[in-house]
Parts: sequence; C-alpha cells; structure tokens
Amino acid sequence: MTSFADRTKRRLRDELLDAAQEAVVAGGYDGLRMAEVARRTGVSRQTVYNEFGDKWGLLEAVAARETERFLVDVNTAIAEQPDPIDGLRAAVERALILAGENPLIKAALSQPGSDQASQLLTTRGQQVLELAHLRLGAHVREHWPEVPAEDATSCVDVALRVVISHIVTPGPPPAAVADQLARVLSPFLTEKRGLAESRRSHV
Amino acid sequence: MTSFADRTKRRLRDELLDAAQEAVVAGGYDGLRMAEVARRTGVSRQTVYNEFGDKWGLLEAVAARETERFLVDVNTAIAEQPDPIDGLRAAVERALILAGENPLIKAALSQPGSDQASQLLTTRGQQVLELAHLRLGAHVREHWPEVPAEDATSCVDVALRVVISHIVTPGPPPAAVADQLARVLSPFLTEKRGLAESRRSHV
DNA sequence: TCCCGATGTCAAGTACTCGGACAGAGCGTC
DNA sequence: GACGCTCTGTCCGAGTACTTGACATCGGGA
Repeated sequence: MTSFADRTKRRLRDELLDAAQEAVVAGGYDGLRMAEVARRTGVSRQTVYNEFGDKWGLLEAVAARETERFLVDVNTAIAEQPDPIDGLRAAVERALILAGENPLIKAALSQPGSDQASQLLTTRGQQVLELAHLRLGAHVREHWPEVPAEDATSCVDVALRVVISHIVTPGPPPAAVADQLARVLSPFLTEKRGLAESRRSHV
Repeated sequence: MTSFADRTKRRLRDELLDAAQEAVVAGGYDGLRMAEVARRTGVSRQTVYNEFGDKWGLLEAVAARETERFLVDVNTAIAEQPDPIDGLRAAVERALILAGENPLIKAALSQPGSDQASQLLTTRGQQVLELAHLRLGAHVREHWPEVPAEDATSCVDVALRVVISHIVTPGPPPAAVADQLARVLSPFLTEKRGLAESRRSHV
C-alpha cells in the first residue's frame, strides 16, 4: 500500500496541474498566474513554488502530463493495426486529430505569450520524439522483425518530424497527411524488409 | 474554494472509515484492528488515534457515516410521496429493505463481538430517531400542516421504534410491515387532522 | 505462569505548509 | 522619466500534522 502522504502529494500535484492547465488554456502563458493557481487549489503560493520550482517548471509539468496522455492515445491507435504501415497511418492521423482538438496546443499556438508556449511545444516535441521512438520502434520490431532497427528508427524519425511540423503549422486534413506519409515511407520499409529477407535466405 | 488541507483531512477520514468499515463487515467488532486500519490506509497507528480517539470512536464514526447515507436514501423515498401516509409506508419499506441488504448491519447482528456492535446499533437508533424526526416531521408539517406538531411527533416516534425493532429482530417482509404500520397509524393521523380542521373552522 | 497480541498513551523528531515580507522586473500612466 | 502597480521568485519563522519508537496495560492461550 502506498502511504497516504504519497497519494496526497500526487493529488496535490495533479490538482495544481489542473488549475495551471485551465489557466493556460484560457489565457496562454501570460494568463498563467502562480498566485491564481495556488488560490484555485486552496494552497499557498509558496507550495506551488516548492512543487515546481518556478513558472517554467510548472508549465513544463503541465506539458509533460498532457504529452503522456497524448502518447497513450496515439499508442492505442497504433496497437490496433497489425501492419506497421497501417499503424503509421493510423498514428499520424490520430495524432493530428488529437492535436487539432487539444485546447492546450491551441492555446500554445494562438494565445499571447505564445513564444514561450511554442518553444515549449518544440521542447515537448523532442520528448515526444524520444518516447514515440521507443513505442513505435518496438511496434515495428515486433511485427516486422526483418526490418533493420536502424532503418525503422529513421522511418519513425522522419514521420514524427513531419507530424510535429503539421501540428505547428497546420496544412491538409489529418487523413491526407497520414496517407501521404504512408505512401512516401512504405516503399522504403518494404524495400528494406525485402533486402533483409533476401540477404537472410542467401546466407 | 476549500483549502487543499481541508479536503485532504476529509479524505483521510474517509479512507480510514472505509478501511474500518471493511474490517467490521469482514470480522465484526473483534475483527476491527486499529493497526490494520492504519496499515491499509498507509498511515501510522497514531494518526488513527488522533482522528478518532479510540476504537469505539472509530466504530461510532463508521456507524455515523453509514447512518447518514441510510437516511439520505430513506429520505428520497419519503420525498417521492406527497401523501404522508404513503410516505410513511414507503419510508418504512425502504428502511427495512436497506437494513436487510446492509453488510454493516448484518455484521453488527451476526459477527463476534456483536454485543458492542448491537449496542452501537441501539445508540445509532437514537440518532436515527432524532434525525428522522426532523426530516419526517418536516414532511408532515409541510403536507399536512393541519396535524398538530405534537401528534406528528408521536406518530413518527412510534413508527421509528417499530422499524428499529424490526431491523434488530427481523420478522415479516418489509412491505408487510410497512402496510401494517400505515394501517395502524393512518386513523390516528386522519383523526387528528379532522379534529384540527373542525376546531379551526369552529373558531 | 509466561508469552503474545492488542489497545491506548506519550514525547521527540520530521516534513510540509502557511503567512508575511522583501527585492526585482516589466508595464502602463501621468 | 518618475511613479505606481502587478507579478515573479526567495527567504524565514511559526504552526500543524504525521511518524517513530517506547511504554504500560489487559486478556487469552500454550
């Protein structure tokens, strides 16, 4: 059993993040007030600083939590597709749809103080990149073990960067982007797969 | 906004009560261990003592919370009936059904250490009596203002004592008891109402 | 009889929070 | 440009609640 104190600490953190996220959604980075977050949560301002260090730390924590949720959702989209190409398409589409609907991302891109927020989005992008590498990479390795790890990594990397770009600067609808990416990348994957297989059967 | 500390304190209390109630249901009064309640909640034994004083205090608190829930449920049953007699019948039946299903009451009546537990039930009975007086009394006053307050009180009192008796020593099915009580008491109420009205019209 | 488990009490230690105060930066107003 | 205002970030003393370990006590069972 986790101690009550531990659970309370986690809950405090969560509630602070809730309040902060709400504030960011409503008013962007500038609309995020430390004192307001504290007041809303029913806690002293100092406690917020104890928990997150400074305003930037708080914002990062908000983004980290949201990222985690984002990835969980995208992951299920991938898991539903046995074929990696389909998984790629599904993941891309899902990610773009989620991003389009996400109030936090909207706020980061449109609200005042968006310079900081979008910088955060970029930082987050790096994290998403790494985390998604792990997930997506595992998926490819599992279903297409014949594709060399390095090539799978390259492919995932390209896809992710394109997706993030589309999130920051929206373009065609999600499905179109997903199809495009799948179309562009699938030859690479299938070729690599074929090479690996022929090489293996040759030896 | 209530302070986070307040909410945490309430939550702690609630979780302690959850653990205690579970223990009582499983093993009766003797099965309730202070140390076990503390361990389950992830808190020190001392904290349990700080919160409830002693074992009896803890048990009382469990009973108080359950009583409150019980009354809320019964109250809605009353509120659905505009006619006090129907309300009486509905409340009695609901109370007996709830009591029959309630694991805590079952434990109090059957588990070892039931002497303390049933004593508690009696103590609780007093509280239920008082609280229910207020609620039921208000209901009667609202819908049959012509019935003297004193008579309404008497009526509610009799009904409650009979109900509690039926909980402690179960007899006929709830509906039968409810009908019986309604049949026995309704003449009293209607007569009192009639008297009050005629007296008023006379003056 | 002795041991064991449980209740209940106590004191000291620890961690966290609160409240208030302060300096500094940014921003609009006069 | 000086001023006032708001918000950030930091510091510290006081208060509060939880923890830990110890102890006395009581009742049941080997």
